[in-house]
Amino acid sequence: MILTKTSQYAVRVLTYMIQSDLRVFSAHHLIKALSIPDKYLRQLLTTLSKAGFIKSIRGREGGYVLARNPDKIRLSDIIEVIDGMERYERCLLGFPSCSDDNPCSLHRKWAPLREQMLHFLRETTLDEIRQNDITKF
Amino acid sequence: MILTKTSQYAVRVLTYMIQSDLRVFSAHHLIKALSIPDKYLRQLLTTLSKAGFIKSIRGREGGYVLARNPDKIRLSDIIEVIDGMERYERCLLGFPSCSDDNPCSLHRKWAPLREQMLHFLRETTLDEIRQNDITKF
DNA sequence: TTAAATTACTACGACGGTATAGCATATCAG
DNA sequence: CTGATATGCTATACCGTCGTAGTAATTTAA
Repeated sequence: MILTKTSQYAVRVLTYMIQSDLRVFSAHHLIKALSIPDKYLRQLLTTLSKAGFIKSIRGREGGYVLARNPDKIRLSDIIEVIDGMERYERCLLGFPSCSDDNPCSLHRKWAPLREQMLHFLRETTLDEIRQNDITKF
Repeated sequence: MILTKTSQYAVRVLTYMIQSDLRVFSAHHLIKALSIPDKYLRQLLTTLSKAGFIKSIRGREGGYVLARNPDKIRLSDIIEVIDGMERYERCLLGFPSCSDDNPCSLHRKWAPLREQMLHFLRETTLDEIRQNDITKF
């Protein structure tokens, strides 16, 4: 798969939160709503909190709140924190030195596609995703 | 990364063989020429042999020979044998049911890109790669 | 015939991604 | 103040990918 499961989970959680009218989401609520494994999502939520995407509110009545201005969050921002973007930027055959000037045998055909893919990841924001009005999480 | 290392190795081995004037390649030769870990490449060569991409010749003076008509070998044929193509065909967010009629929130923007990527993997043949005249393996 | 050169098979270990479990910590309703 | 409801931290296990190691089987040059 292109994204790791963890990145998929992260994107799903944040898109779910941004399109909902609620403000505070408990881990329990998100686990039920998104059918993501309990303990695993809890860890992920802590990661997203530390990364500044959401803010945690501890104690009774606590939960998670979107932190940043969500239209500013890009897919690549999320992926960078979870898996790192580097894997999507590399040469398809794994050469560290592959470039226009020193291409591998697939570079000429692959590089433009890769650029499109990176553009997609870097320019797609959560706000834009919300505007699709999709309720599949 | 987009391709697994094993798939990268497989593509590199086959492109190397197809562009060379030699006919028989020993594992030892390929390991030196491509700087791929010894035992790991030997396993891979056996896999490629069983899959019919190459033919093994055992015993002294033995090695591997390209089996099929190489212009017929597509990137997706190689990947299918090593990792399976399924991971490249799936929904970006991992939904099993994602489609034009029942899209996830990224489908509209992602699906066309995925199609281009799949077209690239399915239509690029080793013969076409050879014509690039690149000697980076 | 024999030794060298070669591929084939199988087991093992390291590592990262995924998932589970238990206990610690924090906060507030009552 | 206390119990209930939350999140935070850490250890463990599983699985697939990647890599290593040793031994067996095969063929041919000499």
